[in-house]
Amino acid sequence: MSKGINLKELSQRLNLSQTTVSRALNGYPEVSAETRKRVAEMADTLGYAPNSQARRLATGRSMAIGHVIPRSIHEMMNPIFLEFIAGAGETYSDHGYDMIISVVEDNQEEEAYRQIASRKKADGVIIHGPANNENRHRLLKELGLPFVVHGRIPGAETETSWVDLKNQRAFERATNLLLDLGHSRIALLNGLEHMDFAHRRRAGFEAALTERGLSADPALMRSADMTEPFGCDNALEMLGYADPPTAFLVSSMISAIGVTRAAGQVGLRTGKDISIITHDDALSFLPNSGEVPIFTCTRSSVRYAGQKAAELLLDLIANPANGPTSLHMDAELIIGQSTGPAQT
Amino acid sequence: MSKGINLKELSQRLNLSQTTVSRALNGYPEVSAETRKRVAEMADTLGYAPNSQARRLATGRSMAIGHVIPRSIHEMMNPIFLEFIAGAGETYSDHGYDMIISVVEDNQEEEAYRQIASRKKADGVIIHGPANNENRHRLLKELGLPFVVHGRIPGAETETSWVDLKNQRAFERATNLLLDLGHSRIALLNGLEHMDFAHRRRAGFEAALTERGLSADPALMRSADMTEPFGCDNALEMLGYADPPTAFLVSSMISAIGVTRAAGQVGLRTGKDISIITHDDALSFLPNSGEVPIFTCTRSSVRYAGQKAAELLLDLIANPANGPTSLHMDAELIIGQSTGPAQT
DNA sequence: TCCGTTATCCAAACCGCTTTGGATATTGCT
DNA sequence: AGCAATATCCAAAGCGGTTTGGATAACGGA
Repeated sequence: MSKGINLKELSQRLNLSQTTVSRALNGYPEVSAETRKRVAEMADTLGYAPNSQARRLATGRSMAIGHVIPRSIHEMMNPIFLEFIAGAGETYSDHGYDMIISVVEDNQEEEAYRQIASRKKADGVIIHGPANNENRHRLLKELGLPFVVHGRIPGAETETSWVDLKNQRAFERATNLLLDLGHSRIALLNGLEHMDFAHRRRAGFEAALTERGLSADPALMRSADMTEPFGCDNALEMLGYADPPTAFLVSSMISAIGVTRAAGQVGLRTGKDISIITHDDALSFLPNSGEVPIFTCTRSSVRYAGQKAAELLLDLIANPANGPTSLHMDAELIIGQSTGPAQT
Repeated sequence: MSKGINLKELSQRLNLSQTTVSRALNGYPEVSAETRKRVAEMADTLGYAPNSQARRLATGRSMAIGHVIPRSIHEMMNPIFLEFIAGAGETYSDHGYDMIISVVEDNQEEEAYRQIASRKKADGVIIHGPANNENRHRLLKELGLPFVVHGRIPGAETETSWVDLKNQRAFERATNLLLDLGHSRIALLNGLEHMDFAHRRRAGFEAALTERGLSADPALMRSADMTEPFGCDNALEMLGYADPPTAFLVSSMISAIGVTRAAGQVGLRTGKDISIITHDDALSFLPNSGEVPIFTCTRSSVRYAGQKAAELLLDLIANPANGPTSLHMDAELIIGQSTGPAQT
């Protein structure tokens, strides 16, 4: 059973005031080295640990970061979200912060933020999955709640702090690689395009095509939650065309796996008869590494993004005066087994 | 900007004592209906919300549930873990609880629990991924921290609360199905067997074989983190045997996908030349549904498990006197496209 | 030796809410 | 009418820390 010793008892045992004990433990200078040592030892042997609620109340800081995720979070986001969370969580615990996650009804997201602010549940929040018509940042600004965006809010790049990768550039490079390999019928299996990242990826895809005087064929572009069947079903359909694509650019490993399944079903060899480039978030349960990875990919660790976003946020909380900062990461373009020259 | 109105100010505006206002808002009977209404309205228009830290300090309950996850959480658990968390999170927010997640250094797990207890960070915790030599439940008992296990702790089934599925039975049934289809060379691609769930699944697999006078071939059993390459690589190797397996029993959809990839590479048709049964946690980004699912599987929603585990825990916290309870769920055995009679 | 510093430590206020122990006004009964 | 029971409401005491505003003692320089 936890004895539950508190500051008062501890100070009595030491014949000291609560003030002194508190200061000794928190490293304030107005306490002698000897006393500090005595306090530390007694605290240790008695197993004293400050009650976090009390401390939070007294200091006014909740020492927690909130993440609110809508109940029906879009499917594809799931594993990516977790990986991000894991990264952010590491940073938090390194800095003594708690991570609190609120899973809320879809229409309750705003209310959740309001509660976090009014009940002082967290000192800041992270915005996940910014969309095209985003307004969470306005709400948070109004609430005076510091925040960092994972991704970018179109039109608010300079007034918000964010961590994002260069989605457009990544997909532009990937498309160029496919074009260089001689592919001209390239399919795009993208995430939901009202999400900012997907929107940018498509822009990159189209830009590369336009650059070469080509234009994207609407029949070869699909957009949805990036599940495995999404990849398989659409690839099957497209491969049945009279003029089928010879390459696929896919926004997620999960869907890319679906594409390979489709290819297998119709007897096409991935990397030979058909090429695939996927974005790789470096999810730990879906490794795509080794000398020659399974998939040629644009890769960027979302876990790292989580760490960095958390760092930016904690920094923002510690120095509210600092203006917004952001981290704009490049994705690596890595050659794997899933690409090869177009068959003619 | 959040005005940050508090109880004191609210009560002054109403010409009432804090006591009365507090009681009115919290539904205590010693306040007239009229007053209660007046208070509610004023609170609403002024946007009053109680400071959660203060409330927690005063009530002594932190209204939060802790989940501590080691930094290097085994790969396969990742997506499953998130789905569980999502389920639990729904229950928490329905009951006004917060979910706090601590991502800690592997050797800091015990310390994390101690801190949760001593600093009163949470009213209870969930134990994830119980292993064979488990002792977290002892620590938590010693700390007086209520908990529920996701899975079972061998030897502590009656003294702890837990939510688990009948892993052994599920895999025994799956194996029997394969045997009924005429397969006799069956491979088992399992999770890490020091994890309780994997241990039980293997037991079920072996029991079914033994029942028919067969015995498991060690060359056909593998155990590791359930990644996609784990499935592919091992399947490739086994399919190269002189006496290759004709069926695979796999502990995770992710690895099962790897097996199909391997099959494709060596020109075998899944469901015809080779059969696969996988366990399906019903992950949202890996749907295996439809009239005829891709994979024949043993299915059990881990999200549901999360909801239920959370319910048990909140119940345990509310009624500490109640003894341990548990939920032992059956997995469904669902026929999909990945199984067929053994080719002779 | 005297006095302004400096080093240590403490009493008490405060953070914002809940809850105990009344006080006061009504109501119900005899 | 007289009195116990009931309905309402309040002052004040926590909850367990942090922090302000001194008080006291030891120190250092003229």
